Amino acid sequence: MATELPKAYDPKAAQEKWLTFWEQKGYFHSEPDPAKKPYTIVIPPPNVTGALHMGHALNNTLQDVLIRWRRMQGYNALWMPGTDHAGIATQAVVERQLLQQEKKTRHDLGRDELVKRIWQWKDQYEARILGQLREIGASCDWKRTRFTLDPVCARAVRETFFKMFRDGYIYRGKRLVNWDTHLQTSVADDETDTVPTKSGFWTFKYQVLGEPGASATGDPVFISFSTTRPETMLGDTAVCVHPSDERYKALVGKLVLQPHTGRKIPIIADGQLADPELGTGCVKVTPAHDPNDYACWVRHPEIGIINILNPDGTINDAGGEYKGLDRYKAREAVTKKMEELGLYVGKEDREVPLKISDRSKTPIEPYLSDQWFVKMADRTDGKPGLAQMAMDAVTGGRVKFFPERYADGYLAWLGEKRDWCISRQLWWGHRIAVWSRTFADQKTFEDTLALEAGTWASLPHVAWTTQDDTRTVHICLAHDDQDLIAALTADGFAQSDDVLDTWFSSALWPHSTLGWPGPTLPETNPQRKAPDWDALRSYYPTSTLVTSRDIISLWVARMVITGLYNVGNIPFSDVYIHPQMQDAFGNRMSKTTGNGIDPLDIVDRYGADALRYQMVALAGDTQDSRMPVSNVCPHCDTLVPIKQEHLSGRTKKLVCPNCKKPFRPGGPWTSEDPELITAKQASDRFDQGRNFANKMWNATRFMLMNLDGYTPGPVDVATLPTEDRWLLSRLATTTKAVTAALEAYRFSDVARLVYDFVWSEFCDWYIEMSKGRLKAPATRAPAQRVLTGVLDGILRLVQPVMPFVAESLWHALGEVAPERGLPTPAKAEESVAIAKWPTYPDAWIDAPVEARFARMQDLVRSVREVRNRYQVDDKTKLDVTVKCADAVAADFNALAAFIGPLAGIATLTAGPNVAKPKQAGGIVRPEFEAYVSLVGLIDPAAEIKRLEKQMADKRKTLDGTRAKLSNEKFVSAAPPEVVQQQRELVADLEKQLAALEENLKDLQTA
RNA sequence: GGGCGAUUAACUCAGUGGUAGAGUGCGUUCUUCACACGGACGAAGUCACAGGUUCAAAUCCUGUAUCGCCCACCA
Repeated sequence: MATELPKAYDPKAAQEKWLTFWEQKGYFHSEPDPAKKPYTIVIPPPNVTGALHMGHALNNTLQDVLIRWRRMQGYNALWMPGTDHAGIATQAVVERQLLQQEKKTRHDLGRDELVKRIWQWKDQYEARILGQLREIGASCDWKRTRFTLDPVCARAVRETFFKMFRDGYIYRGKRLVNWDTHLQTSVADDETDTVPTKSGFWTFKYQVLGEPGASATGDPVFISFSTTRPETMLGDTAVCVHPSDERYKALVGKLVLQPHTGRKIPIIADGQLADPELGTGCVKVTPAHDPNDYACWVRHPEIGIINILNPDGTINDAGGEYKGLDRYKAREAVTKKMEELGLYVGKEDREVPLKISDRSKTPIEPYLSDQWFVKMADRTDGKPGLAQMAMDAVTGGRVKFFPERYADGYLAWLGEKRDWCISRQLWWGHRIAVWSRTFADQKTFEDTLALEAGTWASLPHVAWTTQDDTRTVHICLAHDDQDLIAALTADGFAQSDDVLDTWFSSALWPHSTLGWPGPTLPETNPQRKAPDWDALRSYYPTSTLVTSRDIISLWVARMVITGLYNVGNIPFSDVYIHPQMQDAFGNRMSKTTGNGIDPLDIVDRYGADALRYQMVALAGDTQDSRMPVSNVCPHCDTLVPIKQEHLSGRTKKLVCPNCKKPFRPGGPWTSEDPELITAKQASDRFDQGRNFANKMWNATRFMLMNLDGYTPGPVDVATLPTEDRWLLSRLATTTKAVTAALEAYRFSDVARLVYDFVWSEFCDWYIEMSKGRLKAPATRAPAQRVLTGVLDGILRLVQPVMPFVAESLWHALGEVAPERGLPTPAKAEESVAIAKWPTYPDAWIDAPVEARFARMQDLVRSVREVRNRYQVDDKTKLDVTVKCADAVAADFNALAAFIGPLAGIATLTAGPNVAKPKQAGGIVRPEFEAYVSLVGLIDPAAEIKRLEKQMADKRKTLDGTRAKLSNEKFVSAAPPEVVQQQRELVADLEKQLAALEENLKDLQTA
C-alpha cells in the first residue's frame, strides 16, 4: 500500500518545509550563464517604512509567477529583490517616533545620530519585509538583495549625478516648493494631502498712487482684492487684473502702496492669473509664496519676487516690523494693521483647501528655495533631450506596455518635459556631492575662477559651474577625493546638506543593482554577492517590469531615462501594469481607513497558495479589482463583512452578529487593546484558492491509493479509449492556452484555465470514470499511466501559481511514480520548482473526440437531472432508451461502461430505430430523444407546466432564428458559416420541440 | 477641468457582432470506500440608461447617469 496522505492539505506545514528545501537547494540563485537565455525581473523595491500590504502581495505574486514559469521554461531566471530607503517617508516615521517616545526633534539629535537611528529602523523593517516576501513564496535571488543606499547603489547614484552635472543636465534653480515648516524640508506634491479647512476670505484694498493720486472728485482711489492668506501681503510685488476688464483698464501701469512695507508696487494685467468673474476681479501677486503668482512672475519678471518666510515658518527680515512672528500670528497682525488703516473691506468665513504634509500633518507653505534640477527638455547642443529619449523608446516599440493603453499616460507626462527637482532637504538619503562657495564680492569671485578654473578643468573627476547672480561656484566630485575636499574646505567651500530625491536612486535600480558602472566593488556583507560588469552584461536589459499605474511617471519613465542615459539601453522590454485593489465599495485599500488586509492574515488563515491563487485570479486587464473585506470574530470565527458605515470615522467596536460578543475591528492599530480583542481580517474570496489546493491534494491522495502495481510505460494515444483521448486533448489545449496567457500577461486567464481543467475535467469526469477501470486488472495499467502523466502535467502548470501544494504533491507522487509522463515516461525532476514547463503534441488536440465526449456528458447530466427532479434515489437503476443517429449511438456504446455508473443507468439502448418503452418517464433532455423508464414517479401537472415553459423559450428562439434566415439580407450578408450554423440551430430546435411535444402528449394522456 | 477605467445573476468577475457564462452565495439532495474546503441537480440576468450603425448589438458609435483612479486647478 502506498503512503497515505492526510485527508486535508495543511498549508502551514508545507510552507515551512518547502521554503527551507528550496533555499537549501539554491534553486533561486542565478549566475550569468552563456548557455541559457536570461529572464530578469527587478522588484519594485518596497519602502522600508513598514510592513507589506495587499498591493505588495499582488505585485510580488505576479512577478513570482512569471519568474517561476520562465525558470521552468529553461531560462536563466533572475528575480532581484531589495528595498527602497524612501527618503522622506522613512525619516518622517522615525522622527515621529522620536518625538513621541523621547520628545526630541532631529535637531536635538544631530544629523549623524538621526541617520544612525534610521538605519536601525531600516534593518528591522527590511528584515520584516524580506521575511514576508519569503513567506508568500517569492523565489527571489536573496543573495543579490539590494537596498537603495547600499554602496553598490550609492556608487551608481554618484556616477550618474556627476555625469549629468558634467553634461549640463543638472542645474541649480529656484523653485516654489511645498515647504514643511515642521520637518523643514520640501515635500513632493504627492506627499501632501489637501483637506478642506475652515478659514477666512478677506477683502482688503490698496490705495492707488500716481498723478495726482485722486479720482475726478479728488478722493483717493482704492483697488480691492481678496485673499485667503493675508500675511502674504508682506511679500506682494504687484496687483493684477485681467487685461480686458473694463473696470480696471485705466489703472493698469499705476502704482499702489503696500502699507505694511511701504513698497510701491505696480498694477499689472495678466489674463492667466486674474479672472474677472472671481471676487473683485483683482488679485494680489505674491510670487514667492503662491504657485500661480510665481508663474505670473515668470511672465512678468520686472515686478520682482520677495521671500518673507524663514524655513521654520516665521516671518523673515523682509517682513519689517513683523519679523520673527509665526506666519499665523503675522496673519492676525497684518489684518489688524489693515483695519487700523481703514483698508479692511470685509471677511467671510469660508472653507478653503489647505495643503497638509502627509508626514508631519502640518500645513504646507509654498516656499521659494534653491534646488537642483534635471533638465528634461530638448537640447540645442547635440546632446539628447532626456524626456524625448524616453518617449522614443516607447513610440519606437522598444519598451512595450501591457495593457497598451498605459503608454498614453506615459507619453503625455513625458511630453510636458518638465524639469525634475531632485534635491530634498533631508538627512536620510544620498547626499549631494556638490561643494559650493558664495563669494561676497565680484572681484574675489572672478579672481578665484581665473586662478582655479584651469586646475578643475584638468581633473577628470571634477565638474563645476557658476551661478553668476549670486556669485556662487558649485563643484561636483565624481568620488571623494579627500585632498581636494580638504583644499576646498580650507577655501571656504562646503558640501550641500541636501540629499537626492528617492526616485533618483530608484530610477537607477535596474542597472545599479546589476553592477553598473562596474567593475566589481568589494562586498561588505558576506551573505551577499556583489554585482559586476558580467552581471550587467548578462541580465540587462531586464525582461519585465511589474508595477501599478500610479508610479508610471514617477518611476517607470525615470528608469527608462537613466537606463538610456547611463547604459545606452532600455531597462526592460515589457512593462506590465496590474490592477489596483479596492474594497467592496470601490474605495482604495489603505491601512488608515481599515479596509485593507494584511497578507499574512490571509496566509495564516487560507495558506500562501490560496493568497497567490486569488492574486492571480483578480489580475485581469481592467484598472481596478474589488476585494470585499471581513473581520474575523475572535470569539467564534464568524466572518463579519465590513460595511460602508464602518469606514466613515473608523468604527472602534463591532458586535459579532453570530455570538453577540464585541471585538475591535482589524485595522491600523499600533498596539493591542486589553479591553477588546482585535479581529484579524479576511475575505471569503480566498476560499476558492484554499479549496482548489485541497482539491488537488485529494485528487493526488486518491491516486496514491490506487497506484498499487504501477509501472511506467509509453502511451500510444491513438490506441487509447475515448475518455483518455478526451482528457489528453483537454490537457494539451489547456497547456497551450495557459502558456499563451502567461506570454500575454493575462493572469486571470491562467487561474481560470487551470482551475477549470483540474476541477471540472480531471476530477469531476476523468477521475470518476477511472474508478471502474482501476478495479479491473486488464484496464488498470493504462489508466494509472494516464492518471500519473496528467497529474504530473497539472503540477507543472500549477507550480508558478501555487508552488507549495504543487511541491508537496510532486514529492508524494514521486514516491510512488518517480518515472512518469506522457507520452513517454521519464524520471521526474527532484523538484517541481525546476521541472520542465510542459508542452504536448498538437496532434493530441482532437475536436471530434471532444464533441463525442460532450454528447456523453450531456446524456449523463440529463439522466442525473431526471433522477433529481423525480427524487429517484441512487440505488434505483434506470432504463434509458435514446433515439439517435448511428454514429452517436456508437459513441454511447463505446462509453457505456462509464455512462451507466455515472448516471445510475441499468440499461442503455441507443440507435435510430429504437422503440420508445411502454412506460416512459419523460424526455431526458430535448437534445436527445431519450426516454427513461420512470414508473409512478411523475407529477404530471408539475411536469406539464415545466415543459410548457421550456417549449415557450425554445419557440421564441426558433421564431427569431427563422425570421433571421428568411431575411434575404442576412443570407447574403452574413458569412456562410454563420448562416449554416443558424440553419443547424433551427433544425435542432425543431427536433427538440417535436420531442418535447410528444413528451407533453404522453404526460397529458397519462 | 482633462485623461483612463468600470457599470452583465445577491457578491466578485469572464464574455468584443450571431441561442447570456464562471466561482461564491442561495435552494433541493447525498454523509457510498479522494475530497462536506466534497458530489449531484436546480432556481436566479430588460447585460446602467437613451439614441444611432447593422440583416443581426452585452459586444461597434454618440450622448447621459453613477462609481473609481490618475493629472491639473482652486486669489
